[in-house]
Amino acid sequence: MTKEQIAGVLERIAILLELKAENPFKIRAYTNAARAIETFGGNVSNFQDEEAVGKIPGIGKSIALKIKELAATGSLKYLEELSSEFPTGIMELFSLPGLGAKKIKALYDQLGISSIEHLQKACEDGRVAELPGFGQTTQQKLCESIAKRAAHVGSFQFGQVAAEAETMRSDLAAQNSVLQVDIAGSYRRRKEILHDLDLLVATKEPEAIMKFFVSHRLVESVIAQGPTKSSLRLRSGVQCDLRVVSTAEYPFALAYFTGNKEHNIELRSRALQRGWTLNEYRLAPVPVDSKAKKKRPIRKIPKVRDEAGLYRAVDLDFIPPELRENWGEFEAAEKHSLPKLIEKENLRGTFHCHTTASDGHNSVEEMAAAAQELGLEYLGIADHSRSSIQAHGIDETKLRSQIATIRKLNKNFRGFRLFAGVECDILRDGSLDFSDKVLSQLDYVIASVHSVFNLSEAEMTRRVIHAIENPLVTMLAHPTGRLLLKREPYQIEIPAVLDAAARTGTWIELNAAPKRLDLDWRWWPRAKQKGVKCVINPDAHRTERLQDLWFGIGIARKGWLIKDDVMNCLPLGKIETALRAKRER
DNA sequence: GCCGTTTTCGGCCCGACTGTTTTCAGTCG
Repeated sequence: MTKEQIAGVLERIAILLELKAENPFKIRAYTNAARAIETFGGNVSNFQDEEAVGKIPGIGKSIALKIKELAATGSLKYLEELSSEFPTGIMELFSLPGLGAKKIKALYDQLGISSIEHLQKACEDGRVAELPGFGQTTQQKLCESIAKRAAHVGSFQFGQVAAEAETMRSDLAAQNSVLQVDIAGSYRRRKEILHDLDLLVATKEPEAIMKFFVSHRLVESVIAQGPTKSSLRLRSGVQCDLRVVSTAEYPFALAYFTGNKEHNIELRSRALQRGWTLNEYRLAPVPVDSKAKKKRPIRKIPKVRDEAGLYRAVDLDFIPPELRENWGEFEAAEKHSLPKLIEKENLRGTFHCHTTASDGHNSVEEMAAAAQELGLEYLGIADHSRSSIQAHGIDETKLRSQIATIRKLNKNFRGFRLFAGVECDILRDGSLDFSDKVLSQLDYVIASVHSVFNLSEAEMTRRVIHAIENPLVTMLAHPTGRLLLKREPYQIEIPAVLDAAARTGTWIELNAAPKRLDLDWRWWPRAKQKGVKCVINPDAHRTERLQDLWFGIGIARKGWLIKDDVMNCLPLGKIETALRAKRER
């Protein structure tokens, strides 16, 4: 049983306990435990080892026992008992905005509603509005959100909403009364999937700003509007919230709305340890009439002018937003060992892009010009190999002619160079789509899987490792093949692939296309630890998409990477040496 | 149910907005 499955079970228990109106702290204990299991980075080889599991922070005796039962038998009696108290369909009701456990329980207890279909019928009959705590408006809103459910699934790739987000930010920034503005939330943390946008503004004229916000041209509908907080739906379907605060409150609000939730909880408890209470507006002394009977030692509250000041107040180095996942950043910030994260300006070139020779939209010359315009010193051209029929993969003859073109173009560049490469398919058995004789004429080779995704984990792992054991393979592209929100990653054992990459010196791609962002940021700390090098590639099929590199930088930062971890931060001279060295290993 | 440099009992992050209320519960982030 995988840790994801175990976490899933714990989350399900939390939801069921919520439906039973159990002690909220007990519910949170299960939610916390689910997260603890999911993000635990250490070694738990055996979830039946009750003692080891119990040592994970957030997991105590009782939950450790349940995990043991799960790992041993594949099922859990406690969950089965809980589940039997409610019909299975009831879970989908949680996906409707405005419905939480209490209301769902009321609908179930009093009207027997246990699915969205039931609920729709009851709304249409007017039975929902008659329940205590419900009313005409609620019933109407439920009807609407059921109707809109399909259109607004509520999850977006970062790249799908980035343009709208930046437009909202710059249009707000252009307002005279706006003193500061940021896009906070998971956008600022550079998560690969977003559920909403959280804008934050400091101003002395909140009404005017709110008015401007809700009437912006990108607004589809207004969900809620108040003096300091409003929510709306943008044209793309993403929900966008704006909070308005004063300049003095801004650093607290910025930290608060950047999150994530677990990071905030930790930050607040650090404040509590110092005798302060932290909210989105300020640090304040814990009130004397607080329920806490025993006195905490109270330190003088320092002045906080920016986020760094807030972190300083609780004895931490400034934690970059991308790292705020409560994923080890507090320990590092305390020990002054946070990494100096990679920045966009550190990139000197990139390798994975396509041209009209296969399925790209621009010529080699156009791609080279666009790369130079971005300030890059080198660009690798890697069109698809012959087996990628769907991508008009090129054959040996076409490849040779492209190599000749690139060599010729290179004679005319100053301070810039093209590298001749190929994105070579890894065939079902792990062999490559071109012979070593052909591959050896190139400057570098990208290997990737584009077909037969449905192998078992063991077969897929063996297939990919076999490919990267070829010394001519420089790097492995999009290692899991996932398409965010569209296609699941294929089954592959990433730790084994990372071990093979470390052994063979193969670089692992961080594919910067917003639909991929593969390898996922959660793996990079482990890759780095094993000594595996990263290469950030846009997988660009047209000139404009070279700028997707920016999305890749966000993910690299989330993965704790610094410039020395990323091969294409090397300047031209050094990258040439590195490419040659890889083949000679 | 978890946790402890304040503790093995008694805490557990905190506030805005909405709708249904007439002072507040529920939801959300």
